[in-house]
Amino acid sequence: MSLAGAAPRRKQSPVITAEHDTSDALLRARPAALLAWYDRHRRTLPWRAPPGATADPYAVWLSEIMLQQTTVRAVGPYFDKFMARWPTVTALGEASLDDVLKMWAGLGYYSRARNLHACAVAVTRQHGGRFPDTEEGLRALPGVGPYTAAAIAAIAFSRRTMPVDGNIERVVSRLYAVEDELPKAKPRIKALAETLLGPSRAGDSAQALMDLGATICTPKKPACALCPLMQGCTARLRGDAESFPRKAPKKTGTLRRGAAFVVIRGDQVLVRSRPAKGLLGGMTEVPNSDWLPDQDEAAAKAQAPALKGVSRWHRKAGVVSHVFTHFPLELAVYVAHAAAGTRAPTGMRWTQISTLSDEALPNLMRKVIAHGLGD
DNA sequence: AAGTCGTGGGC
DNA sequence: TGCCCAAGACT
Repeated sequence: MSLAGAAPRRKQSPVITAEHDTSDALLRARPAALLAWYDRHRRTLPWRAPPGATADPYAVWLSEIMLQQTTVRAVGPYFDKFMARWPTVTALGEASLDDVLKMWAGLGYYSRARNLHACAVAVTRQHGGRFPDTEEGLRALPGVGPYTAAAIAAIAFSRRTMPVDGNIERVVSRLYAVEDELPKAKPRIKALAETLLGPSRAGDSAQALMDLGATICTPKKPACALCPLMQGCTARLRGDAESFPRKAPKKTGTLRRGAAFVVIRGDQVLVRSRPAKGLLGGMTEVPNSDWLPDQDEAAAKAQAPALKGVSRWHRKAGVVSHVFTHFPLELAVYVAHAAAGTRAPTGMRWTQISTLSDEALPNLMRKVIAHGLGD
Protein backbone atom coordinates (compact mmCIF):
# COMPACT_ATOMS: atom_id res chain seq x y z
CA MET A 1 0.00 0.00 0.00
CA SER A 2 1.63 3.22 -1.12
CA LEU A 3 0.68 5.97 1.23
CA ALA A 4 2.59 8.58 -0.76
CA GLY A 5 3.41 10.49 2.36
CA ALA A 6 7.02 10.92 1.31
CA ALA A 7 6.41 13.82 -1.02
CA PRO A 8 8.22 16.96 0.17
CA ARG A 9 6.36 19.80 1.76
CA ARG A 10 5.80 22.68 -0.63
CA LYS A 11 7.71 25.76 0.35
CA GLN A 12 5.69 28.28 -1.63
CA SER A 13 2.38 27.57 0.03
CA PRO A 14 2.86 26.54 3.63
CA VAL A 15 -0.84 25.87 4.15
CA ILE A 16 -0.89 23.19 1.51
CA THR A 17 1.18 20.25 2.66
CA ALA A 18 1.95 17.15 0.68
CA GLU A 19 -0.65 15.35 2.74
CA HIS A 20 -3.23 17.93 1.83
CA ASP A 21 -2.38 18.21 -1.81
CA THR A 22 -5.30 19.37 -3.88
CA SER A 23 -3.31 20.30 -6.92
CA ASP A 24 -4.75 19.78 -10.37
CA ALA A 25 -2.35 16.91 -10.87
CA LEU A 26 -3.69 15.06 -7.86
CA LEU A 27 -7.29 15.69 -8.78
CA ARG A 28 -6.67 14.41 -12.29
CA ALA A 29 -5.01 11.30 -10.91
CA ARG A 30 -7.90 10.32 -8.66
CA PRO A 31 -10.02 8.37 -11.17
CA ALA A 32 -7.08 6.17 -12.11
CA ALA A 33 -6.05 5.73 -8.48
CA LEU A 34 -9.57 4.68 -7.63
CA LEU A 35 -9.70 2.12 -10.45
CA ALA A 36 -6.28 0.76 -9.53
CA TRP A 37 -7.51 0.21 -5.99
CA TYR A 38 -10.66 -1.46 -7.32
CA ASP A 39 -8.67 -3.84 -9.49
CA ARG A 40 -6.86 -5.09 -6.41
CA HIS A 41 -9.54 -4.91 -3.73
CA ARG A 42 -12.89 -5.29 -5.41
CA ARG A 43 -15.42 -7.48 -3.66
CA THR A 44 -16.57 -10.61 -5.42
CA LEU A 45 -20.37 -10.48 -5.44
CA PRO A 46 -22.89 -12.81 -7.08
CA TRP A 47 -24.26 -10.15 -9.42
CA ARG A 48 -20.89 -8.88 -10.58
CA ALA A 49 -19.28 -9.99 -13.82
CA PRO A 50 -15.66 -11.13 -13.63
CA PRO A 51 -13.08 -8.37 -14.18
CA GLY A 52 -13.30 -7.09 -17.72
CA ALA A 53 -16.47 -8.99 -18.56
CA THR A 54 -19.78 -7.35 -19.41
CA ALA A 55 -22.43 -7.54 -16.71
CA ASP A 56 -25.87 -8.98 -17.40
CA PRO A 57 -28.32 -6.04 -17.29
CA TYR A 58 -30.98 -8.25 -15.73
CA ALA A 59 -28.68 -9.34 -12.91
CA VAL A 60 -27.52 -5.77 -12.38
CA TRP A 61 -31.07 -4.45 -12.25
CA LEU A 62 -32.30 -7.22 -9.95
CA SER A 63 -29.41 -6.70 -7.55
CA GLU A 64 -29.80 -2.92 -7.55
CA ILE A 65 -33.48 -3.14 -6.64
CA MET A 66 -32.76 -5.63 -3.86
CA LEU A 67 -29.87 -3.57 -2.54
CA GLN A 68 -31.96 -0.44 -2.03
CA GLN A 69 -31.62 0.28 1.69
CA THR A 70 -30.67 -3.36 2.20
CA THR A 71 -27.36 -4.95 3.13
CA VAL A 72 -25.32 -7.10 0.79
CA ARG A 73 -25.55 -9.92 3.31
CA ALA A 74 -29.34 -9.88 3.36
CA VAL A 75 -29.61 -9.70 -0.42
CA GLY A 76 -27.28 -12.61 -1.25
CA PRO A 77 -29.66 -15.57 -0.77
CA TYR A 78 -32.61 -13.69 -2.28
CA PHE A 79 -30.64 -12.82 -5.38
CA ASP A 80 -29.65 -16.46 -5.82
CA LYS A 81 -33.24 -17.64 -5.36
CA PHE A 82 -34.58 -15.18 -7.90
CA MET A 83 -31.91 -15.93 -10.50
CA ALA A 84 -32.46 -19.67 -10.12
CA ARG A 85 -36.22 -19.44 -10.52
CA TRP A 86 -36.36 -16.59 -13.04
CA PRO A 87 -33.10 -16.53 -15.02
CA THR A 88 -34.25 -13.81 -17.42
CA VAL A 89 -36.32 -10.66 -17.22
CA THR A 90 -38.81 -12.31 -19.56
CA ALA A 91 -39.24 -15.23 -17.18
CA LEU A 92 -39.85 -12.81 -14.33
CA GLY A 93 -42.21 -10.78 -16.48
CA GLU A 94 -44.33 -13.86 -17.05
CA ALA A 95 -44.51 -14.77 -13.35
CA SER A 96 -47.45 -13.79 -11.17
CA LEU A 97 -47.15 -10.92 -8.73
CA ASP A 98 -48.11 -13.27 -5.92
CA ASP A 99 -45.24 -15.61 -6.71
CA VAL A 100 -42.86 -12.66 -6.70
CA LEU A 101 -44.18 -11.45 -3.34
CA LYS A 102 -43.76 -14.93 -1.91
CA MET A 103 -40.16 -15.07 -3.06
CA TRP A 104 -39.52 -11.56 -1.73
CA ALA A 105 -41.12 -12.21 1.67
CA GLY A 106 -38.73 -11.31 4.46
CA LEU A 107 -36.61 -8.86 2.49
CA GLY A 108 -38.74 -5.83 3.39
CA TYR A 109 -39.90 -2.73 1.52
CA TYR A 110 -42.48 -4.70 -0.39
CA SER A 111 -43.27 -1.91 -2.83
CA ARG A 112 -39.94 -2.86 -4.35
CA ALA A 113 -41.32 -6.30 -5.16
CA ARG A 114 -44.45 -4.85 -6.71
CA ASN A 115 -42.39 -2.44 -8.80
CA LEU A 116 -39.92 -5.20 -9.65
CA HIS A 117 -42.72 -7.23 -11.14
CA ALA A 118 -44.24 -4.22 -12.94
CA CYS A 119 -40.83 -3.38 -14.36
CA ALA A 120 -40.24 -6.92 -15.60
CA VAL A 121 -43.63 -6.87 -17.27
CA ALA A 122 -42.84 -3.53 -18.91
CA VAL A 123 -39.46 -4.67 -20.17
CA THR A 124 -40.95 -7.91 -21.45
CA ARG A 125 -43.97 -6.44 -23.18
CA GLN A 126 -42.89 -2.94 -24.14
CA HIS A 127 -39.17 -3.33 -24.70
CA GLY A 128 -38.96 -6.75 -26.28
CA GLY A 129 -37.32 -8.27 -23.23
CA ARG A 130 -34.33 -5.95 -23.33
CA PHE A 131 -33.61 -3.22 -20.82
CA PRO A 132 -33.32 0.34 -22.13
CA ASP A 133 -29.62 1.17 -22.42
CA THR A 134 -29.82 4.82 -21.49
CA GLU A 135 -30.17 6.48 -18.11
CA GLU A 136 -33.29 8.31 -19.28
CA GLY A 137 -34.90 5.16 -20.60
CA LEU A 138 -34.15 3.26 -17.42
CA ARG A 139 -35.41 6.07 -15.22
CA ALA A 140 -38.88 5.67 -16.77
CA LEU A 141 -39.22 2.11 -15.44
CA PRO A 142 -41.18 1.36 -12.23
CA GLY A 143 -38.98 1.30 -9.15
CA VAL A 144 -36.01 2.78 -10.98
CA GLY A 145 -35.07 6.15 -9.51
CA PRO A 146 -32.12 8.43 -10.22
CA TYR A 147 -29.62 6.25 -8.39
CA THR A 148 -30.67 2.93 -9.90
CA ALA A 149 -30.95 4.31 -13.43
CA ALA A 150 -27.42 5.68 -13.25
CA ALA A 151 -26.08 2.49 -11.68
CA ILE A 152 -27.51 0.21 -14.37
CA ALA A 153 -26.49 2.60 -17.16
CA ALA A 154 -22.92 2.71 -15.89
CA ILE A 155 -22.46 -0.91 -14.82
CA ALA A 156 -24.42 -2.75 -17.50
CA PHE A 157 -24.16 -0.32 -20.42
CA SER A 158 -20.89 1.51 -19.79
CA ARG A 159 -22.57 4.89 -19.85
CA ARG A 160 -20.40 7.64 -18.43
CA THR A 161 -22.51 8.55 -15.42
CA MET A 162 -22.00 8.38 -11.68
CA PRO A 163 -24.75 6.93 -9.49
CA VAL A 164 -24.79 8.40 -6.00
CA ASP A 165 -25.83 6.07 -3.22
CA GLY A 166 -25.27 6.31 0.52
CA ASN A 167 -21.73 4.98 0.20
CA ILE A 168 -20.73 7.50 -2.42
CA GLU A 169 -22.40 10.31 -0.51
CA ARG A 170 -20.28 9.43 2.47
CA VAL A 171 -17.01 9.12 0.56
CA VAL A 172 -17.49 12.33 -1.39
CA SER A 173 -18.84 14.37 1.50
CA ARG A 174 -15.69 13.46 3.45
CA LEU A 175 -13.34 14.02 0.54
CA TYR A 176 -14.62 17.59 0.24
CA ALA A 177 -15.87 18.10 3.81
CA VAL A 178 -19.30 19.06 2.52
CA GLU A 179 -20.94 21.01 5.34
CA ASP A 180 -24.45 21.15 3.91
CA GLU A 181 -26.82 18.61 5.38
CA LEU A 182 -28.41 15.84 3.38
CA PRO A 183 -30.58 15.80 1.42
CA LYS A 184 -29.91 19.45 0.56
CA ALA A 185 -26.31 18.59 -0.33
CA LYS A 186 -27.25 15.95 -2.87
CA PRO A 187 -26.81 18.05 -6.04
CA ARG A 188 -23.39 19.27 -4.96
CA ILE A 189 -22.26 15.81 -3.93
CA LYS A 190 -23.43 14.48 -7.29
CA ALA A 191 -21.34 17.06 -9.11
CA LEU A 192 -18.30 16.34 -6.94
CA ALA A 193 -18.74 12.59 -7.42
CA GLU A 194 -18.67 13.02 -11.18
CA THR A 195 -15.15 14.42 -10.94
CA LEU A 196 -14.08 10.90 -9.96
CA LEU A 197 -15.12 9.51 -13.35
CA GLY A 198 -12.30 8.84 -15.77
CA PRO A 199 -12.55 8.60 -19.55
CA SER A 200 -13.80 5.00 -19.35
CA ARG A 201 -14.93 2.26 -16.95
CA ALA A 202 -17.67 4.34 -15.38
CA GLY A 203 -19.32 1.25 -13.90
CA ASP A 204 -16.10 0.18 -12.23
CA SER A 205 -15.58 3.71 -10.91
CA ALA A 206 -19.00 3.63 -9.30
CA GLN A 207 -18.53 0.18 -7.85
CA ALA A 208 -15.09 1.18 -6.64
CA LEU A 209 -16.59 4.05 -4.64
CA MET A 210 -19.26 1.74 -3.25
CA ASP A 211 -16.69 -0.84 -2.21
CA LEU A 212 -14.58 1.92 -0.73
CA GLY A 213 -17.54 3.15 1.27
CA ALA A 214 -18.45 -0.35 2.39
CA THR A 215 -14.98 -1.51 3.42
CA ILE A 216 -12.73 1.53 4.06
CA CYS A 217 -14.70 4.76 4.27
CA THR A 218 -17.21 3.25 6.68
CA PRO A 219 -19.72 5.26 8.73
CA LYS A 220 -17.77 4.64 11.93
CA LYS A 221 -14.01 4.27 12.35
CA PRO A 222 -13.02 4.69 8.72
CA ALA A 223 -9.69 3.08 7.79
CA CYS A 224 -8.25 6.21 6.22
CA ALA A 225 -4.71 4.82 6.14
CA LEU A 226 -5.84 2.24 3.60
CA CYS A 227 -7.74 4.65 1.39
CA PRO A 228 -6.57 5.32 -2.16
CA LEU A 229 -8.07 8.81 -1.91
CA MET A 230 -6.53 9.75 1.42
CA GLN A 231 -4.40 12.45 -0.13
CA GLY A 232 -6.36 15.63 -0.16
CA CYS A 233 -9.27 14.18 1.79
CA THR A 234 -10.38 17.27 3.67
CA ALA A 235 -12.32 15.47 6.37
CA ARG A 236 -9.39 13.17 7.12
CA LEU A 237 -7.06 16.14 7.41
CA ARG A 238 -9.44 17.78 9.82
CA GLY A 239 -9.61 14.57 11.78
CA ASP A 240 -13.38 14.38 11.82
CA ALA A 241 -14.18 12.10 8.93
CA GLU A 242 -16.79 10.33 11.04
CA SER A 243 -18.86 13.51 11.26
CA PHE A 244 -19.63 13.37 7.54
CA PRO A 245 -22.02 13.32 5.85
CA ARG A 246 -23.93 15.93 7.82
CA LYS A 247 -27.55 15.03 8.28
CA ALA A 248 -30.44 16.22 10.41
CA PRO A 249 -31.19 13.98 13.41
CA LYS A 250 -34.12 11.74 12.71
CA LYS A 251 -37.07 11.46 15.01
CA THR A 252 -38.16 8.09 16.24
CA GLY A 253 -41.81 7.25 15.78
CA THR A 254 -44.14 6.75 18.68
CA LEU A 255 -44.94 3.25 19.85
CA ARG A 256 -48.14 1.79 18.45
CA ARG A 257 -50.06 -1.09 19.95
CA GLY A 258 -52.53 -3.61 18.63
CA ALA A 259 -53.67 -7.22 18.76
CA ALA A 260 -53.23 -10.14 16.38
CA PHE A 261 -55.47 -13.20 16.24
CA VAL A 262 -54.16 -16.66 15.50
CA VAL A 263 -57.04 -18.99 14.73
CA ILE A 264 -56.07 -22.64 14.45
CA ARG A 265 -58.16 -25.24 12.66
CA GLY A 266 -56.37 -28.56 12.86
CA ASP A 267 -53.11 -28.07 10.98
CA GLN A 268 -54.28 -24.79 9.43
CA VAL A 269 -54.29 -21.15 10.40
CA LEU A 270 -56.62 -18.33 9.33
CA VAL A 271 -55.04 -15.66 7.11
CA ARG A 272 -55.95 -12.86 4.75
CA SER A 273 -54.19 -10.52 2.35
CA ARG A 274 -53.38 -6.90 3.12
CA PRO A 275 -54.45 -4.11 0.75
CA ALA A 276 -52.28 -3.91 -2.33
CA LYS A 277 -50.60 -0.64 -1.37
CA GLY A 278 -49.22 0.86 1.79
CA LEU A 279 -47.55 -0.84 4.72
CA LEU A 280 -46.79 -4.50 3.92
CA GLY A 281 -48.90 -4.00 0.80
CA GLY A 282 -50.20 -7.19 -0.77
CA MET A 283 -48.66 -9.40 1.87
CA THR A 284 -50.32 -12.14 3.90
CA GLU A 285 -51.28 -11.63 7.53
CA VAL A 286 -53.35 -13.13 10.31
CA PRO A 287 -56.38 -11.05 11.31
CA ASN A 288 -55.34 -8.15 13.50
CA SER A 289 -56.59 -4.90 14.97
CA ASP A 290 -55.68 -1.33 14.14
CA TRP A 291 -52.21 -0.29 15.26
CA LEU A 292 -52.57 2.92 17.22
CA PRO A 293 -50.59 4.91 19.75
CA ASP A 294 -51.95 4.47 23.28
CA GLN A 295 -54.50 1.86 22.28
CA ASP A 296 -55.51 -0.21 25.30
CA GLU A 297 -55.72 -3.97 25.19
CA ALA A 298 -59.49 -4.16 25.47
CA ALA A 299 -60.01 -1.88 22.48
CA ALA A 300 -57.61 -3.94 20.42
CA LYS A 301 -59.08 -7.27 21.47
CA ALA A 302 -62.56 -6.02 20.61
CA GLN A 303 -61.49 -6.06 16.96
CA ALA A 304 -61.18 -9.84 16.91
CA PRO A 305 -62.81 -11.49 13.89
CA ALA A 306 -66.31 -12.86 14.46
CA LEU A 307 -66.25 -16.62 14.03
CA LYS A 308 -68.78 -19.34 14.75
CA GLY A 309 -67.62 -22.61 16.21
CA VAL A 310 -64.50 -21.17 17.75
CA SER A 311 -63.15 -21.48 21.27
CA ARG A 312 -62.57 -18.56 23.64
CA TRP A 313 -59.58 -16.35 22.94
CA HIS A 314 -56.49 -17.22 24.90
CA ARG A 315 -54.03 -14.37 25.30
CA LYS A 316 -50.44 -15.51 24.96
CA ALA A 317 -48.10 -14.09 27.55
CA GLY A 318 -45.95 -11.16 26.48
CA VAL A 319 -46.11 -9.25 23.21
CA VAL A 320 -44.54 -9.42 19.78
CA SER A 321 -42.33 -6.39 19.24
CA HIS A 322 -41.40 -5.17 15.81
CA VAL A 323 -39.72 -2.04 14.52
CA PHE A 324 -40.71 -0.45 11.25
CA THR A 325 -38.79 2.39 9.74
CA HIS A 326 -41.03 5.05 11.18
CA PHE A 327 -42.62 3.44 14.25
CA PRO A 328 -42.17 0.59 16.72
CA LEU A 329 -45.05 -1.83 17.22
CA GLU A 330 -46.22 -4.13 19.99
CA LEU A 331 -48.86 -6.74 19.26
CA ALA A 332 -50.69 -8.80 21.84
CA VAL A 333 -51.35 -12.27 20.44
CA TYR A 334 -54.62 -14.11 20.97
CA VAL A 335 -55.14 -17.74 20.05
CA ALA A 336 -58.36 -19.62 19.43
CA HIS A 337 -59.14 -23.08 18.09
CA ALA A 338 -61.78 -23.64 15.44
CA ALA A 339 -63.77 -26.82 14.95
CA ALA A 340 -63.23 -28.82 11.79
CA GLY A 341 -65.41 -27.43 9.03
CA THR A 342 -65.47 -23.90 10.44
CA ARG A 343 -65.89 -21.47 7.53
CA ALA A 344 -63.38 -18.72 6.98
CA PRO A 345 -64.99 -15.26 7.12
CA THR A 346 -65.31 -13.31 3.88
CA GLY A 347 -61.92 -12.24 2.60
CA MET A 348 -60.05 -14.79 4.72
CA ARG A 349 -58.80 -18.29 4.07
CA TRP A 350 -57.25 -21.26 5.81
CA THR A 351 -53.68 -22.10 5.02
CA GLN A 352 -51.49 -25.03 6.00
CA ILE A 353 -49.16 -24.24 8.87
CA SER A 354 -46.56 -26.58 7.40
CA THR A 355 -46.37 -24.54 4.20
CA LEU A 356 -46.34 -21.08 5.76
CA SER A 357 -42.81 -20.64 4.52
CA ASP A 358 -44.24 -20.56 1.00
CA GLU A 359 -46.68 -17.77 1.83
CA ALA A 360 -46.02 -14.08 1.25
CA LEU A 361 -45.62 -13.62 4.98
CA PRO A 362 -43.70 -10.62 6.23
CA ASN A 363 -41.42 -11.32 9.15
CA LEU A 364 -43.71 -9.52 11.56
CA MET A 365 -46.41 -12.11 10.84
CA ARG A 366 -43.94 -14.96 11.12
CA LYS A 367 -43.13 -13.71 14.59
CA VAL A 368 -46.81 -13.38 15.47
CA ILE A 369 -47.66 -16.91 14.34
CA ALA A 370 -44.63 -18.38 16.03
CA HIS A 371 -45.63 -16.61 19.22
CA GLY A 372 -49.18 -17.86 18.91
CA LEU A 373 -48.17 -21.45 18.28
CA GLY A 374 -45.46 -21.49 20.93
CA ASP A 375 -45.84 -22.47 24.54
C1' DA B 1 -40.93 18.19 0.32
C1' DA B 2 -41.26 15.73 4.17
C1' DG B 3 -43.37 11.18 5.25
C1' DT B 4 -43.88 6.50 4.07
C1' DC B 5 -41.94 2.12 3.52
C1' DG B 6 -38.96 -3.65 6.57
C1' DT B 7 -35.56 -5.97 8.42
C1' DG B 8 -31.37 -7.53 10.67
C1' DG B 9 -26.88 -6.58 12.42
C1' DG B 10 -23.38 -3.85 14.89
C1' DC B 11 -21.97 -1.43 18.76
C1' DT C 1 -30.65 -1.45 25.45
C1' DG C 2 -31.61 1.78 22.11
C1' DC C 3 -29.97 3.81 18.15
C1' DC C 4 -27.90 3.92 13.69
C1' DC C 5 -27.28 2.11 9.50
C1' DA C 6 -27.82 -0.47 4.66
C1' DA C 7 -26.29 0.05 -3.60
C1' DG C 8 -33.60 4.71 -2.47
C1' DA C 9 -38.20 5.25 -4.64
C1' DC C 10 -42.54 7.12 -4.45
C1' DT C 11 -46.04 10.44 -3.16
